[in-house]
Amino acid sequence: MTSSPSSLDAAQLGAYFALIEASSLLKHAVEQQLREAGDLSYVQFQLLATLGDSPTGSRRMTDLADGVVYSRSGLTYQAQTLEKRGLVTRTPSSDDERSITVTITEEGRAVLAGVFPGHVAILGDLLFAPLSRSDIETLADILGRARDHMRQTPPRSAEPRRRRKAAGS
Amino acid sequence: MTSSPSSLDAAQLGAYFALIEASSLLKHAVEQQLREAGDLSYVQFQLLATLGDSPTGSRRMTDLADGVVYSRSGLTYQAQTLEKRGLVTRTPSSDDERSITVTITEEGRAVLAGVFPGHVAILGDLLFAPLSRSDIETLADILGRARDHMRQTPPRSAEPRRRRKAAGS
DNA sequence: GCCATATGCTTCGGATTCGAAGCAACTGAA
DNA sequence: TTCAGTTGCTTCGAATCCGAAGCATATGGC
Repeated sequence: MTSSPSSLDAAQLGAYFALIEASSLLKHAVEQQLREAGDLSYVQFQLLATLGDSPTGSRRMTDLADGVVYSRSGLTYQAQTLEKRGLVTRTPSSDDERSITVTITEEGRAVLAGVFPGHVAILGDLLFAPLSRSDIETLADILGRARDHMRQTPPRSAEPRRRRKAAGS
Repeated sequence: MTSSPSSLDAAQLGAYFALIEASSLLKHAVEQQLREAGDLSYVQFQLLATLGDSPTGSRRMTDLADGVVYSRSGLTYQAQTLEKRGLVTRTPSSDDERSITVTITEEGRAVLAGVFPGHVAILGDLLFAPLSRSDIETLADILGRARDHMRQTPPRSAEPRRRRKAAGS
């Protein structure tokens, strides 16, 4: 119907800015806490948390990358870093020779447990403090729907299409 | 009731994850569009947009950094990059010799204008499509409050300096 | 079997990022 | 004035990040 208007109304602009700013500010604060408490970057924390959340404590590289919205090469780098620190192990999968299974170690779980209380405290102070219980539920609902939609919407240019650069340079 | 429990309940966890994931996914998608449409990184876009939004088209370095949640050194780098491309100018302030005033150029505005429609389209497709008007307003309200709270809350322990802002001086 | 294609991960090169340290200009007080 | 402390920005070094290209395995069609 209303084919994409070329600008945003006040509410849309407000929602967009608030989303970006709030997530940036939060991430920034969390990053510092993680660095101090366990010398972890945010991505590393996300990886460990994802692994710790799995019943088996392990995941394939690709699934990890998708879960954390991270590039493959970047994940390789972080997985190697975490392995050097002994927080995860990486073993070739038995089914598929190409596939690598990443597993969190006991020490990885220990580090995770060490940073977690501070992490939760930051969230409480910064994100949840000014929000009511109902706000939080509403937020989870709305952003959850947005996230699900984005996850199932194919990236506009993700398809290996021929990029016709028909422009005079 | 901020008794800071050591773990999060389901709603909190959902809100937190949804916030992080949604902003990551959105940022990722927008980044690609900006790169293709105007060879801009997300930060560069934010800087140009901030400048373009100003009545005078200019801001001080520090204010830019605070607005975009960016480190000073990182901003210096990007400001130089943008200046090389002719999208902004940097001139010493007249009041304060230390201060640098960054101003968007006509070409900067042109690039911004070139990128904007696609940007808005992505937002519409990915973020706003699954949300109702009321959802969007609610989102702006809740996240706006969270952002304002975070902006006025000083970093927890990362305050090695005496920052006694004696009110009334 | 044999080849073309797809998939999973890594390597490589270059861009971006941050914190700490440094420099220069401002401020207030004695 | 002079000095100590503050503020604004840059430089430096190191870490992190991504996309493209590369390598190896897997899979389907013949």
